[in-house]
Amino acid sequence: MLKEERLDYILKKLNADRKVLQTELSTDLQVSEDTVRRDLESLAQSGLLIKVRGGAIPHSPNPYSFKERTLFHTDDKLLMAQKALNLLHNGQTVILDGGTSTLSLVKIFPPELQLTVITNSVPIAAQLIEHPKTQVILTGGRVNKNAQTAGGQETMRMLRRVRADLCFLGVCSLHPILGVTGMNMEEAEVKTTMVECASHVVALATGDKMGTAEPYKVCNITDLDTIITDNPELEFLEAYREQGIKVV
Amino acid sequence: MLKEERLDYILKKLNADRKVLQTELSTDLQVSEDTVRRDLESLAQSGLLIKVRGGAIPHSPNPYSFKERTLFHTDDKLLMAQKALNLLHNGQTVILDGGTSTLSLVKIFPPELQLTVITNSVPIAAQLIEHPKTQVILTGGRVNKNAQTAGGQETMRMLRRVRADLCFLGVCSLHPILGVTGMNMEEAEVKTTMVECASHVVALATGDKMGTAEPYKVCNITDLDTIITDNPELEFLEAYREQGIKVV
DNA sequence: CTATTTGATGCAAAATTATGCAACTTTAAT
DNA sequence: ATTAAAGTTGCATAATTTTGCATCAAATAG
Repeated sequence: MLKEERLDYILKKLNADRKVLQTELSTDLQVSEDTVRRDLESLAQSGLLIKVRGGAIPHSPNPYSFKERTLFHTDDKLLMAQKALNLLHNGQTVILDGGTSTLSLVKIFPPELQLTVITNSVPIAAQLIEHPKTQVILTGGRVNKNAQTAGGQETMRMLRRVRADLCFLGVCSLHPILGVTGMNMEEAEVKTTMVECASHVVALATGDKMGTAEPYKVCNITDLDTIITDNPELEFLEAYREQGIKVV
Repeated sequence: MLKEERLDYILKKLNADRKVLQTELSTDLQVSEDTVRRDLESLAQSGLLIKVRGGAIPHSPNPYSFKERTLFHTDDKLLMAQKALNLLHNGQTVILDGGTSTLSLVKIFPPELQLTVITNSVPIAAQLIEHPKTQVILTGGRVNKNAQTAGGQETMRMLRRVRADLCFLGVCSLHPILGVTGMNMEEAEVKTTMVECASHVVALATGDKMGTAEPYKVCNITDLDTIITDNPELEFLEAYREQGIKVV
């Protein structure tokens, strides 16, 4: 095993677990703790982590760190991401909306998955740059710092030139009558365009988003084909199923 | 077996396995490890892979990869970034090319700096999302994983609608007669467009980029207004100064 | 305070790399 | 065709780097 592979493993693990232990790494990597220590030493030297007694923790201003990092991979998001993954197949063209749910999905893309992803999200693009087989098309425009997505006419113009197989929508509010709504007009418009440009629309929404509404309309409930949620057992989800939407 | 065949095999294997070992290649290719080493050496020279002890790893497209990351914030890059910072003033509209030099610049943006930044670089956009006062406009298009930038017609279309005060160009090769050149046609085209759309063009180039040339032309030397380099004392920089370019 | 864990240092074995060199092949010019 | 020059390749040898271990110092936990 190359030294670089070890360093890579350490950084990946650190990124996933938010900490690494020398003893653990030693068994994981099948090298002595001394070597692990020296590896951590060199990573710390390059400013990629902070060495602490017994292991290491991430260096706070990670160039790709987004504040949501900690909120990202919650169990429910991970569950939803795994359900979403089942809908994906090699060769598809997929529109990915911004947001933590879709970012969680991208993070668990298996390395062999070969897709064309159209997205307006900077963190999704950054994440997919690391993916060996997926092609990324970024829509242009002014970047909204809250959502970390591009928006505006440019984004919509680019989206409209696409015919996607799938669209994954990170949803803020979902209401059985009022449909999908958002808090920001520009974002809502972009989402609407995404819905229009995909054959199959999938909404990712945790239970707390259900039954709420916001000022700006994205699309009707009937425009959705599938809803992915963390708890598909909930009673009120029947309202969606009755309208012919698959809820998982 | 021809040398070219070996090089081809190495690159294919590297692409498939994400790493190559010298011992393995030596048996695979039926040549001595010395020859493999020399092959890797020449591939590394042309920037097609990164040679490490015991083998080689891909020229990492991913920012989490160490070898390149350590090359990021080197002292010379930091020095150049500080010089570049002197050219920036509140309220300006600035085009930022991709690359480690420009990324270093963005990393040291003081929090009060209030700019409009147009960029095709995913890492620069990600970095600036964290910046409180700078507005970011991302150009759209297919993302090149090596450069981590968007490219193609869309990017150029968006750039052409801009009138920027400044353009910072991360430069691969700079030659007193041949001008600025690059290794990739699409990237070169994008850079050309950037130069055309800015009133003042600044090239960031470390000393080792000087006097070299690549296949694809970006612009003439006379299109540059300023060159920022790590060592402005070097003798041959006079050639640029004689053409009226400010070299710092 | 003591026991235990972790860190630092020096060292030796193993692996990897660099270097010079000779044999051999290819290229170009006569 | 012959020759010279340049480039490749493999080998021997030396230098360097990496790794694991032993030992002792320092930090931490109970």
